[in-house]
Amino acid sequence: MKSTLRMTKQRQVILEELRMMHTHPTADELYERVRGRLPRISLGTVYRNLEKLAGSGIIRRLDYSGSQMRFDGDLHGHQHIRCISCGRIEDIEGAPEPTRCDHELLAGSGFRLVERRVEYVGVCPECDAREKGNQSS
Amino acid sequence: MKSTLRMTKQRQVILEELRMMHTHPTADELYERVRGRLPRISLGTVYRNLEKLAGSGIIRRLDYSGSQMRFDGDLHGHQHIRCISCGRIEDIEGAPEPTRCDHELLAGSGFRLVERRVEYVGVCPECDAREKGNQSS
DNA sequence: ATTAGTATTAGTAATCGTTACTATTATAAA
DNA sequence: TTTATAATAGTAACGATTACTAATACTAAT
Repeated sequence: MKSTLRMTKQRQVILEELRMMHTHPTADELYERVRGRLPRISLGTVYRNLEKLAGSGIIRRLDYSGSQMRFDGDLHGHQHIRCISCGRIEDIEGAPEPTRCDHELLAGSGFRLVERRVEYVGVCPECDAREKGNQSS
Repeated sequence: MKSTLRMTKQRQVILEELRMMHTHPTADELYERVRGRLPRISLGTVYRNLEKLAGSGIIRRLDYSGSQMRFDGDLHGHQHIRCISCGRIEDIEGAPEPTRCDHELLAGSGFRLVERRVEYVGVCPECDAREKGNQSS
């Protein structure tokens, strides 16, 4: 009944590479990296394993807004900030202060709250500099 | 140089229908509704207009996590909660209390903060009831 | 070790939401 | 009106993700 999670070569390499990357890669970014070690791996295998590993709580899926899914092999408590210009996601150490009025806000909705997700959106230093350079006015 | 925003029949109907819906519809949900009044309208027209209207600040684009984009014709200050099970988005009246430590959290990152976005995720009453009914244990 | 059962794989096709293209039409200003 | 150009319908293209299938490779039990 319970399906065992087999540790295949592919799964192991995917997990190792994700854990050493620290850049919250997309599936195909990770695919490119893993291909350096397993040239015959397929993109579908990467997707399937990321889904499995996320479902098992071994890695974290970052399904924030934006087009592509990203993944994080670092499970320690931290937040993220996403660059609105280039899409990169960086770590923010620490947890956002719980908001006192969240409870009251949700009281009337009837929803059972599962998660209060804070997404910081900004412009990374590199994009900020580039945009200031290209300013025409 | 400045492109004028022409008020076409299609744009007007899209805007009217969005404003009366209150369900934060996806593009194709709105498309189905609008077709009741303009049977020959194309899905591309709906997408193009939603983008234009959102860009002009006339409506609001809800690009939260999840597969599809959603839109909101109600610009008054409020928050949203998304059902993790069925995907529907409902309104939460009021604004989340600004978090005092956001500033300190971001200080070291070098990012220029543009937006601090709070996304509530939960289970709506209907899905909650259904899931409790189907519980096998 | 050998076997057997089945999770997993590579490769490819299909799907889904969204965007781009193009010739035609409709709008708003002169 | 006339004119310039947004905007349209229809369709094709796109990119990210998922589904399919026959072949392979884990793992546990013999």
